[in-house]
Amino acid sequence: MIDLMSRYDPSAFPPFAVTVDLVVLTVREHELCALLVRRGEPPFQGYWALPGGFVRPDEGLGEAASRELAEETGLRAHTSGGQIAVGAHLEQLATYGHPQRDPRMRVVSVAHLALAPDLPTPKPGGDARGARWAPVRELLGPAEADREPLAFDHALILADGVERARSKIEYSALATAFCPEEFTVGELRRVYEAVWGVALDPRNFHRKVTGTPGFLVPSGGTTTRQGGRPAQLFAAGGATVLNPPMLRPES
Amino acid sequence: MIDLMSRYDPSAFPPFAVTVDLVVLTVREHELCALLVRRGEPPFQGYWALPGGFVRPDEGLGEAASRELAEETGLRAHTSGGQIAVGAHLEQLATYGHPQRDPRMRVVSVAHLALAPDLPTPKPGGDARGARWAPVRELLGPAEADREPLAFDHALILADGVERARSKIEYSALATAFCPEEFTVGELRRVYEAVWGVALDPRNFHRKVTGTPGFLVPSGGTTTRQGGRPAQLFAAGGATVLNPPMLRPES
DNA sequence: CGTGTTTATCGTCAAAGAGACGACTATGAT
DNA sequence: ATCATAGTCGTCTCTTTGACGATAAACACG
Repeated sequence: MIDLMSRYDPSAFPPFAVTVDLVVLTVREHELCALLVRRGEPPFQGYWALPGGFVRPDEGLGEAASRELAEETGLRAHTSGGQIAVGAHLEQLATYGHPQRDPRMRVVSVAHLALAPDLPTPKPGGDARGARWAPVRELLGPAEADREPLAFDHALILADGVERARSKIEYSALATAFCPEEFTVGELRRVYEAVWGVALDPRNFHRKVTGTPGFLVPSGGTTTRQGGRPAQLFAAGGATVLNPPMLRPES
Repeated sequence: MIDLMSRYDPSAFPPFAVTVDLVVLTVREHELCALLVRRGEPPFQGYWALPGGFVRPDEGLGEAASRELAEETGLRAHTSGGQIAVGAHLEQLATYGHPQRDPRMRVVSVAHLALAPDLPTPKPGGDARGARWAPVRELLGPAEADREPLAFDHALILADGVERARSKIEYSALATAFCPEEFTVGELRRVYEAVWGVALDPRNFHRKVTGTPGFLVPSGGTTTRQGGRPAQLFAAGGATVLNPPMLRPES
């Protein structure tokens, strides 16, 4: 493979650069937030952008996304089962390859979606560039002309990622990826409320999630960290799909 | 852009080849079938493969997929509204970029999913290579060791495409993409039955689809082409999402 | 200590939807 | 004329949802 690469003939096929971009979402203070980094060089110098980078010659697309995620946030990604202390859900989102999306060259970007619990670090990083959690309401809510523009087509990628997250928590158990290892039903409900931007009835929500087999498993303890009556603590169960789904209200 | 491409420096980023591969599905004789082409050259010479090809330097990913679809089948693709006499639904599926997926070089393939009505031509083409509609039951049903292997990782791509189609007709009106412009409720039901591989109750199905606003619009006529009592003809309505969804039985 | 506030949890009721299935209709085949 | 086939309308029951009352267990305040 490496040998063949060195014999690569540029006239045989059009050369592309391939990158991964990450839509990293979390819930902070009742708000869905996305991770942005500030670009230090042209093009779009000084603009906020999604974290990402080139795919290396010997790594797969998921590996590249996982590596970028670890570099930016310290999160270990897992696509399904394997539990790690600080873990995030990671999945491929879509691929963006408009010929003029990068003015320098032909770049195809394989966007990935990561869902992470609220991180203790207020400004994630380790990187020299600035980084911040930006509420998606500020990034996507206002009319396109009024909001701060993101680099490249990252506003489109972000919008696709947010929509994927919003629809996926309907029929999968992925909302638990936004929660710490142990959480209460109320905390899970606030995740749904933040991602969807709606208010849910606490009683019906409680009935629904505790009645869905495999969604939640009681972990024994209780907590009072939200105030009020102590709530039972749960961990994510093995279920990945919710059947029947949790439907978004006001359809 | 073109100027910048000619100044491209191979040392600046790893060069990749980018292709599109197509999972083209249709329903023929109560069976979900996928379009395959026979490879005329190495690697995997003589194997059956998904249709596809290189993305050209000046075309987008969707454009490339649409062009390949037209070359292989004569279908004009439309991603949503625009009605064309012979049209198919086309959407991006996922991107496959394992470093060793092509022994010749590093290739990233952006797979697309196309859903088409049954075509009059038994063997589609125009291409010199052989082409056929293969029942997915034969391609994916048997144990992996027993079935005829497809080229590259195309069995994986096909499986992902089939699963996408199966789940997408649950909550969207996409099943109509498998039907001709005018169709009966029974014909639509047979599409669901073929894609899911189950039997559905004709009475409940009829109630469900005719009761979902915007799914079907009566087109006036009736037909008796299926035998039995004449059935009312419908065209696809404007609805794209089904709420509540059509649930797969036996979950 | 009592009272109010907050959050969690259980229960009830009506409406909507799904699954099972009976009954009737309109065509072609024999 | 009778049968087979496919389409369409209804009915009944069970499950699920959405709305909301009621109770429980903590903390904050006077």
